[in-house]
Amino acid sequence: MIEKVIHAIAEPRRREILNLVRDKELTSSAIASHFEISAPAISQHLKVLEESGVVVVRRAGTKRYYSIRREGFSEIKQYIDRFWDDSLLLLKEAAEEEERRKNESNE
Amino acid sequence: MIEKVIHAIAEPRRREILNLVRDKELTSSAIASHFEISAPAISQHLKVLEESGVVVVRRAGTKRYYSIRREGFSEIKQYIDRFWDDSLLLLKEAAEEEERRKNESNE
DNA sequence: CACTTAATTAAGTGTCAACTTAATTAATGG
DNA sequence: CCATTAATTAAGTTGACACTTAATTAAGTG
Repeated sequence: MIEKVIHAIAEPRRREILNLVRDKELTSSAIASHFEISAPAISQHLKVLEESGVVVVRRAGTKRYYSIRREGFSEIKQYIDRFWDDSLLLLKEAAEEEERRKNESNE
Repeated sequence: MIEKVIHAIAEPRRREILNLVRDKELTSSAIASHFEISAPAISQHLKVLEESGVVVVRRAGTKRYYSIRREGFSEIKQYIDRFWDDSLLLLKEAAEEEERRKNESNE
């Protein structure tokens, strides 16, 4: 699913939508009112966000309330951390560099 | 810069490149040898990755060694954490839900 | 200096996805 | 059941971008 999540959050307008629904659920039209673009365009964005798992819908009558789904970010978080969080690897590299300098001075 | 980083890592082949240079630096051609696509295509990907700040180049003669630049992920990590890491907000939501149930039983 | 190696930039092509307007679905209220 | 409201799906257009091959830059090496 990480493929879909990255694709979903790569689009600037979709990230704005995520910011809007981060704290409170909003209807499709309430979201659309924050933008210049048409309601169908928003609807299409919401579909992408929902199918990637980063938002959920609650239906009530003719309205649909969108809100964030935090677990949807779990995989991408892990992915990013593989690159960022690697303090162990940094130490490993330092050790290797140390090793290299030793070897050089012996040659 | 988050805009550029997200765009950079959104592309599947660029993520594969990141995996390759995650642990050790590699030349452009060494990277290209892992793929079916042409060397210029790889070069273009590397440019995007570099300009977004997630990789760095070290030039040595005619060769260019690419390696990961971990700090490049700092902003995107923070961004993701704003959605994921919000355990406080989850508690807040639970409290609100509790509140809602109380109100309902009073009506 | 010509030749080779490593890589990039240039220029052009096809695909995809973010929009548009128009049409459709779905739930509710008189 | 018709009208209204909320939202989506459909169909078509446009621009971006991931490729391609060809040309260019740059750094050694005989």
